[in-house]
Amino acid sequence: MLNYSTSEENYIKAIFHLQKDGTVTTNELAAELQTRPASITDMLKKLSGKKLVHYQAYHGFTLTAEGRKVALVIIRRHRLWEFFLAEKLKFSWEEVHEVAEDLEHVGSKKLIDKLDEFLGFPRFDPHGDPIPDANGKIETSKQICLTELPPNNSAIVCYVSDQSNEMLELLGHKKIAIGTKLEVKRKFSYDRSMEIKIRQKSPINISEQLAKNIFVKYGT
Amino acid sequence: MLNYSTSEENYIKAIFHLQKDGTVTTNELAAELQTRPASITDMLKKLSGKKLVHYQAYHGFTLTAEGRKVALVIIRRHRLWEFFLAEKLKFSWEEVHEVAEDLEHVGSKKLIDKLDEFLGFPRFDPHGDPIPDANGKIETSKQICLTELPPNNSAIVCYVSDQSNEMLELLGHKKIAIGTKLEVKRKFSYDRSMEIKIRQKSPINISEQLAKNIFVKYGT
DNA sequence: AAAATATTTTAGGTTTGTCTAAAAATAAAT
DNA sequence: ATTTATTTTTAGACAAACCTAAAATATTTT
Repeated sequence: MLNYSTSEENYIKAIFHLQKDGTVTTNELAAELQTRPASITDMLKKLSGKKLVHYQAYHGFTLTAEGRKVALVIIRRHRLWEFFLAEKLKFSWEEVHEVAEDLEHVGSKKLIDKLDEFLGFPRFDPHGDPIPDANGKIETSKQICLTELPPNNSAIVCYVSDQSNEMLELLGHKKIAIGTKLEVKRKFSYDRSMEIKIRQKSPINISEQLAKNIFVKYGT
Repeated sequence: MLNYSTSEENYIKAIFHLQKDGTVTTNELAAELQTRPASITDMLKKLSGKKLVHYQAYHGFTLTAEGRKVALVIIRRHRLWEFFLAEKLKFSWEEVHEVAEDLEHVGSKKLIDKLDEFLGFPRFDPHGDPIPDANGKIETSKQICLTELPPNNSAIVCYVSDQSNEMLELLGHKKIAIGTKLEVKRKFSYDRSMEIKIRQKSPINISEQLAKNIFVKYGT
């Protein structure tokens, strides 16, 4: 059960992280994995054959239920190792990620479950990201207003309180929708407007009035 | 520094373990690594090119000084993880080896040195094998008489007390020399003779008188 | 010392995961 | 609605690490 190559695991994990807003495109994934679009297509066909992704040529892809389960196992491994490195081996927060990238591909389930127990079943890794439990259950952090999100934190849009046509038109123009992942870059005290970044796009400005009506959840 | 593939690392480690008595042959290594002789030749050429092994076609191979250094790093990683698994995660002795086989290929030096520190700089793994320190120094266990070696334990011949021609003739016939790795299979209480196994060869019988004059060290 | 046997190497092929360059499909701009 | 630009896929190659089958070399037996 659950026997995938390091490459396959990295693809699955990357799709999981990117698919927060809708389907993932070939170029997006290529950028994320530092590889070429042609390689993405190759691997996607393979993962599609294994029923881990829904894939329709030219139209992007998303994980299947099975693919999501696999992704959560890998994320569990990654975050437990990060916790271990920071908590037990006294690595700094910035250092843990890189080493965990390697450790996460060691597949023994028993190893991970025993590590989890040894660490006292932690629920968040050193970056504050939730750690899935042995059944793949993951803590969903509660939603907060976008105005409360501190700079340099990223979150996912989960609710919009004002659903007037004018509001939706503005959101559409700014390409913000339920599921969009964004990051606050700066806040301007003068008018309480903020600059946010969506994906690889260049930063855009949001008025306080708009931000007040957008609700987000922490998450990757 | 020190960036070898998992395969290369496994070859280096296996050669290190086998070369305890003289040069290693293609077939021996193929048996050890559960692979085909042709694959051994392929990889040996590669390792030879990287100056990790001395290799002369048709005449076996041994590690270079550099190769030995690499081997000790890998063995250090392996045994520290074994110690961690047994001591901290409460794995049983029989279980640790398999998981450590995977963990040993995670290359971060900092990870291993911090793990070493976290574990309190242990000097032996759960099987009693010595753990090389950060400089590659490895504890050599003290020598004992072959008669004191318990059944199913393996050791390496390190000294022969009686060096008469008759003794050496007998040792030559039985293919026992300094550096030979052997394992005690059975001990017969009737005449205190013992059955020992050398490498993949079929077991041979040793009289008490002979065993009394052979000294060995625990080791792999 | 020649023949028989065992070991090792070479030659050529496969799979995995990557690449480049060209073709096909989609999206954007006129 | 064409043309232009972008994105995605196909086609064909390559390196790593393995394989089988055949040839070359060593070793053992007669």
